[in-house]
Amino acid sequence: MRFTQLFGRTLRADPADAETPSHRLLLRAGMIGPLASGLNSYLPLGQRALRNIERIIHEEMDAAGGQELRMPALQPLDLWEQSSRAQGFGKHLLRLKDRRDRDLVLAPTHEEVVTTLGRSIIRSYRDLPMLVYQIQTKFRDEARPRGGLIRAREFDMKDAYSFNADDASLDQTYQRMALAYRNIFSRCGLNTVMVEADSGAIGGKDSQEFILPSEVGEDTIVICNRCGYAANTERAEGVLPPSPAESPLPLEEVRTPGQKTINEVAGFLRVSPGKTLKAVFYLVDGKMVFVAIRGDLEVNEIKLLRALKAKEARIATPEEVRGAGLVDGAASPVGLRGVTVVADRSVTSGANLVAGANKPDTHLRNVNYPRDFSTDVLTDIATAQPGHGCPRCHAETARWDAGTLETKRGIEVGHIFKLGTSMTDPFGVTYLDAQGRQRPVLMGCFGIGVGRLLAGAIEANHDEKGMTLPASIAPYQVHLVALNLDNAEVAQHAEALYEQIKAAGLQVFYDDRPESTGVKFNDADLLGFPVRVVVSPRTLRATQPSAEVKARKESQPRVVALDGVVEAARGLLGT
RNA sequence: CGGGGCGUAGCGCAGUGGUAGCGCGCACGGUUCGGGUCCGUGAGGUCGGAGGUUCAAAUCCUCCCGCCCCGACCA
Repeated sequence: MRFTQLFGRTLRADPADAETPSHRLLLRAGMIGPLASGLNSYLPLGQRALRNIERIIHEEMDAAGGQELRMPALQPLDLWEQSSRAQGFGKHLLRLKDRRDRDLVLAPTHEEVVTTLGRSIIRSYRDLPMLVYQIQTKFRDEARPRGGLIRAREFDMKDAYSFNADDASLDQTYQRMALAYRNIFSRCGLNTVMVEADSGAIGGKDSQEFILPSEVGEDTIVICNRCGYAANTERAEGVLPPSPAESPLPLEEVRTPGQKTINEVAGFLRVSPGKTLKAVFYLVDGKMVFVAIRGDLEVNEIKLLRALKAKEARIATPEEVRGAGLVDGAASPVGLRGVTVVADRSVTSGANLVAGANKPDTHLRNVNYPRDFSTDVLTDIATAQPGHGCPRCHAETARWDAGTLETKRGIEVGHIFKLGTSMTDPFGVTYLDAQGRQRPVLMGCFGIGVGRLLAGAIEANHDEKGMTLPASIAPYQVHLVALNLDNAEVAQHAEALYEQIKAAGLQVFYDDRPESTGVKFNDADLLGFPVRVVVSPRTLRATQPSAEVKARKESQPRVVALDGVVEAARGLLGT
């Protein structure tokens, strides 16, 4: 490819409205063309990088036994009502009507379609297991697209689906996919961590995310500094430091005029927030729930939902709280009746806590569980925080702080799920086993955001001058720069070299513009193709006509005779 | 959806009531040639949109639209 013929142009300055490094670089390099919020064109350079990523994905999916297919992006809304997910996706689901006024959706994912396909194809255990995948455009009407390709409304995803006869088979597929994912991400130059995750709206059981640690990521994960335990904060369990043993003291009522929040109450009574009991009210699937948790911890809504096997939770408004007969700001599980009480296990670990008294401006000292109150559900519903102990290390060593948790931000580039029968049940997908019994088919589903992966690769591979993408996904491998092109000799040798590198099977980008040295070098650094080859009057004047060959990540070029350039480039590319 | 910022030439920006400018880029001519050369000439704008105030609006008022960031939300 010649620079003079490229459909695209590099930008000298950073576009004003791009802040994340990948977004900035994608725009400056002319790899994407923004159309509207969350909608982008992939310009030729960006498209080539995506193709490279897709090639890697194809290779790994095929190696894992996947069969490629392709499903419609436009789907009847009915399908989504059958699976009961139309509501779950809510406003993210893009709806439209056809000319006959029938309701359609632009698919945010393809479980519904693949499941109905499975139903029409799978009859017998002999048809199992099966693994299919596609790379397809998805549509999600995101509340807030961001970061260029990091979160878009129209984006490409590789989605794979497995059909399995039993748990053992599903587990095997799941493990094989996890391995394929690790291969894909490492081939794209990413060091991802695999974390335990929540399966969210997709439903199902086991689920793990592949997270690329990055400041600009929107997910928070916790990692153990000792054993490598890693989990999404939605799911992470933290082990709390044991509280010093105290003998329970008698309950005591205290006046706390105007003190409502935990910090106010704790400050007023001169105790640490960890010695208080916080009350938070949620409307869970429309029902008022009293959530009790130690004052220094935060309620994790995902865990709360799981504990109650519920779908939707939100914090109740003060009016709703009062409407339920509860005392906003001084509520307490002590002496409470008629409301479901969910308590975090932390309430059992402390003694002599401060809690509300269910009377305005009044709190109780020395509240102890179970002496003073009971709960309907008692489990872990706290958000893990840095400094908490690692559950895995704890289980191993019995010491709460054998390993401690840290939090990190990250970009979710892949997600694998065991759906179990959550999709096959509503669609009635069954098979006959070897004994002729009808059994439900199990499913797994496995996604990778292709554009997000490119953005992630740039986040992980750039410096102050530009991108440093690995050769596996860079749009071109060799960037040939001719300096002083009106010098006939340079022009002639550069052309020859261009043809020669192409003929050698390397993907070469030739900067044949009549630009000054600085412009060309800066663009070469910006685009960041792995190997740069420079031809100039100076290199041609050497002992023998030569060119400079330099890796993007190195600072010192080497001078190589013209007929050795291909070999030197190959050496740097490691091919 | 809440909070914040911003919409003026392709990009980055200035312009607080008197009829629109700078830098870069672009075109042409010359010049220079190893890290965003220099000189000259030129093209390019319904100042996001609609309404209003005013003799006069990029500028003041109202409404709307769009983009970015934080939060909420998010396979």
